[in-house]
Amino acid sequence: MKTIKDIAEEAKVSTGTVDRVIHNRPGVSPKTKERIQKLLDKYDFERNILASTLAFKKKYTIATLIPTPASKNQFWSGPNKGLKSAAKEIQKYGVITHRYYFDQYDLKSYERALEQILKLKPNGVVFAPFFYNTSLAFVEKLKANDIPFVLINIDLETGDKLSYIGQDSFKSGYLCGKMMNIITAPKESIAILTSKKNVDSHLAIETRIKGFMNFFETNKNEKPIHKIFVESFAPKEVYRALTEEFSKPDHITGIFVPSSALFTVADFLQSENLQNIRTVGFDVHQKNLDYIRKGTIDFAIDQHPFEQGYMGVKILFEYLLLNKTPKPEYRSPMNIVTKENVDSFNVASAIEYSV
Amino acid sequence: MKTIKDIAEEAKVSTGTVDRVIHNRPGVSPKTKERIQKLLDKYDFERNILASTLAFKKKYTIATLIPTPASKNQFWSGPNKGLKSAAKEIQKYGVITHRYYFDQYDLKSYERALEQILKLKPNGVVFAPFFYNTSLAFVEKLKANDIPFVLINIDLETGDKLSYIGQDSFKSGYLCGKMMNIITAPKESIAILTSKKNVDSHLAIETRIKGFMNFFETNKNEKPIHKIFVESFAPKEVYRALTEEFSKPDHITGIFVPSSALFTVADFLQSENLQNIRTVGFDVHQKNLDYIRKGTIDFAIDQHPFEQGYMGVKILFEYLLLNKTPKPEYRSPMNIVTKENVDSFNVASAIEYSV
DNA sequence: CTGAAAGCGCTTACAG
DNA sequence: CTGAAAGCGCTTACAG
Repeated sequence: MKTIKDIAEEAKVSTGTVDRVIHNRPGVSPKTKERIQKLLDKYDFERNILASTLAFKKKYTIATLIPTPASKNQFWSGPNKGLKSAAKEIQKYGVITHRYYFDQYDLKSYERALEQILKLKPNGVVFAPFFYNTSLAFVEKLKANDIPFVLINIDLETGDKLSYIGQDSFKSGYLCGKMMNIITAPKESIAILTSKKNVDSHLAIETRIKGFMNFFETNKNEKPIHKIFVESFAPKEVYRALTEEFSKPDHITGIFVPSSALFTVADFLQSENLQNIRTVGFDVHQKNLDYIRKGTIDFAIDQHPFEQGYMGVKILFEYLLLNKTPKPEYRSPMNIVTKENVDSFNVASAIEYSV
Repeated sequence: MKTIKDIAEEAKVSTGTVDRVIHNRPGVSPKTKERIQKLLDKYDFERNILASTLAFKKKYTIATLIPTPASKNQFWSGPNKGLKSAAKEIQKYGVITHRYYFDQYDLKSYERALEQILKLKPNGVVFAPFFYNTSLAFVEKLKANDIPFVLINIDLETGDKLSYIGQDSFKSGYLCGKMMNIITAPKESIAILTSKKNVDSHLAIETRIKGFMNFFETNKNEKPIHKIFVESFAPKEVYRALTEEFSKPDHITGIFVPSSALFTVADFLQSENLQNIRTVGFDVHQKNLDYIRKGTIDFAIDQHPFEQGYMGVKILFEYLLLNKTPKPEYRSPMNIVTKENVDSFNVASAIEYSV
């Protein structure tokens, strides 16, 4: 493997000049440049990233923004761990990561965080774009400042993002449809449980529902599908809605929750001792986890939350420091999690990405 | 983040002495050593791997051994990709990887490969231990030469392995039992299809069957379970055995294949146009993949083949260069793959581990 | 037992 | 436009 020094000697120039050519920096005469470039090509020169990073002292700053991982919605603790893990890993390359958080039901808190990020003037941003219009405006500002950004969990149809990492919401809803279908008896009715609040701030929810419906539409459905609305997933609301439903003689036998709030349904089923109601939904955070282990939750689709955070930062890092242009999107795998395999997934995050 | 220089200054010694303490090299007085160690602990010192690797010129050699990824059994192309990917990644740290292969049905070819590895005298070995007794003898030789090793896919109950990466065969068989159970009608009979040859060389197969049976035993089974034996998974053999089975009036309605040969059953079902037979098995290689997409294969449990190869090399690398002692085992997640999520997994290996 | 110095391969002011 | 030199943080002979 040739080094810069080898090339410099052969071209009869200094290593500094070779370095200028490699990085396409100005200040080299066309003639010299060409001579060096030829040698570079000839030997298929690859610079030593270790040495390069070590010598390159410019510090990079990355800002990240996701909802606060509260107990309310523990999904975000996954991406948060991923963000932290990646941050720790790239710290030794001189990259400093600033993490910002917001309340996903509070537009104001989102706006405040965005403002802080702009004030920081980071070299790149990784964020989950809630609140559509505000997010689009933010993207415009990032563009104006030439700040690259990676979206995680929720996509925006803007061509300017560096990459998007997340699930295909429609397909994951469709998959839930399939799983619900095979665990419920023919002709029994099932329900989709949603909260107004949730659908408003989180675009994916609606798309998941469409996917779910679509499964039954395209697979000669014989199961009536109801929609049950709650104001929010507060226990009271859920209890009221489900108590009403289950007081009917021909009540539903399966419930689909297109969010991580699945456990609120499981709470109800357990306290009412309803054994034969099937449940399908999203995410494997602690509260859902317990119910998956018990079997109260039949199937949960995992979104690979850790990876979303981890990959987001990693992709930006590689773009900034290693000039690697990522793919425009990375679709997270749709893991089907159930009682019998749930514990095998704990290991996944234990295999922590390192070096 | 403190550097060696910082520590050296504070301890009033040279950087060389600090380096000696960090690496526990001889030639430091107990008193000095203690003083330096305290500072190291105090600041939670982590040495800069980049600088360390750059300065450290010793080259490492790693040998890997897996079955040849033939079209016959495409499972191994997954780990093979993982091995290659990891090898490429650690090459820049001066680690050279030698890959060896063998025919998994030919003990002699296995022995030949082992011999070559011993002759290479690598600093570490990553391998899939087929042929139990031969493998144990090999492990003894590695121990005698102080060569650490990582097992992938198949475990050996030896306390001397650095780590094992693979699935819990019993649990994955159990999971197959569950999936088979929910997609077949009550009281219908199902079958386990196995080949003598396979069970002999691959310990996991038998354990998967036990897990599968165990599901039905512990969940008030009403489904008779037959065993169908074939000499090998050659198309002829499979056709003969299944033709016989399906000529019966009350034939089975589900088939479990405890290996990646699931597609041979799908071949049969497709050519005989048998629509309502459910199939469950292992691995998502190309041939199974096609049938999963069509729905002929209902569920396949994925073993994370890429990760097995990748992690195996990575773990050994980190042990050798970074002094990281891995966990004694890393259990691969048990992904449930079906028509509706199969394509989301292609992405997983696209998110190639880098830097 | 300990330190001073050279070197790993690359980058970056600085001087000319 | 170009080169000489210092430096990134760590490791390693070498000298004492």
